[in-house]
Amino acid sequence: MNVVTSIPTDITPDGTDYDTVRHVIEMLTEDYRDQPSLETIARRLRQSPTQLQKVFTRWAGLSPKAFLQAVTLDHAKRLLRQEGMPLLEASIEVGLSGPGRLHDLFVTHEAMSPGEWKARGGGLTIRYGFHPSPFGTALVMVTDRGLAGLAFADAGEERASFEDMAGRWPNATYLEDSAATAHYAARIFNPERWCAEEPLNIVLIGSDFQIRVWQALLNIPLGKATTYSKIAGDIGQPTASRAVGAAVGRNPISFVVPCHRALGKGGELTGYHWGLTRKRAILGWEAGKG
DNA sequence: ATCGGCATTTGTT
DNA sequence: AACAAATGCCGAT
Repeated sequence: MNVVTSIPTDITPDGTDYDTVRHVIEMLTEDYRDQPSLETIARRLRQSPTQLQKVFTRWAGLSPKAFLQAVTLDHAKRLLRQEGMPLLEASIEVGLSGPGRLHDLFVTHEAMSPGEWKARGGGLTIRYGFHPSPFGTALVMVTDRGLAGLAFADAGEERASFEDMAGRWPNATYLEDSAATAHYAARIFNPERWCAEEPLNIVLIGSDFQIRVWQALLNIPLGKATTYSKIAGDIGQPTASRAVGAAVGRNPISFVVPCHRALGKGGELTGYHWGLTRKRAILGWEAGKG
């Protein structure tokens, strides 16, 4: 399997900014006890505070101060507090495909059970490509029906990321084709290109349970969050919160299916398949878009 | 730190 | 194919 190693860096300036942001988040959460000041952090990164300031505002649309505030537990709790409508309408049936106002990046989704996938999947081709994103390198996977996978990788981890994704659909044929995936990446990570007129087509491939959970995630608007237990309740299995967590963790189209907006009941960021730091980064970034 | 709960996966017969 | 065991972005004690 050929995994490209050269990733273009000139599509979006955010691509390189993320590296800085990631380090800041890591420092902040690792030494949260002694609350390192912005100056301390800047010094440790061998950058001037002004430079850091610039990177943040460019990356998040948020001052460092506002950004820092956005990745705290407090903020997470605030996201949870806003009571929303149920995440899943009772009328939505498993496997039903349809349009909808899902996410703020509008998407239409099509669900495919493993059975359908198998029937069709043996001969199906998945085209993939690596692209810079505000959250590190993104691995985009598409079928002729639409976006099927979105993963992340820190520098040097592209291969592992690819294996992780490819392992989910072992029977597919994989073709490196970043020309085919580039416009997906460009659109997904640019809020200015999110519009209802041309929703993004995505293909959800998973068990009934997983698809119900992922549909619930799609209904969480930008700037809000929910909990695993609430999702469990909304899909009619109030005691299955842990199973919900597992399903959320298997979400193949991260970011687009906003699994980062699922938090623990107390607002903790419990976990993220592509790393907790990234979950914080995405939530912080979104705080600047709301 | 532990344990109940539950979908899925992985390892055994 | 059936079953047991392990695992995971939970949640409560």
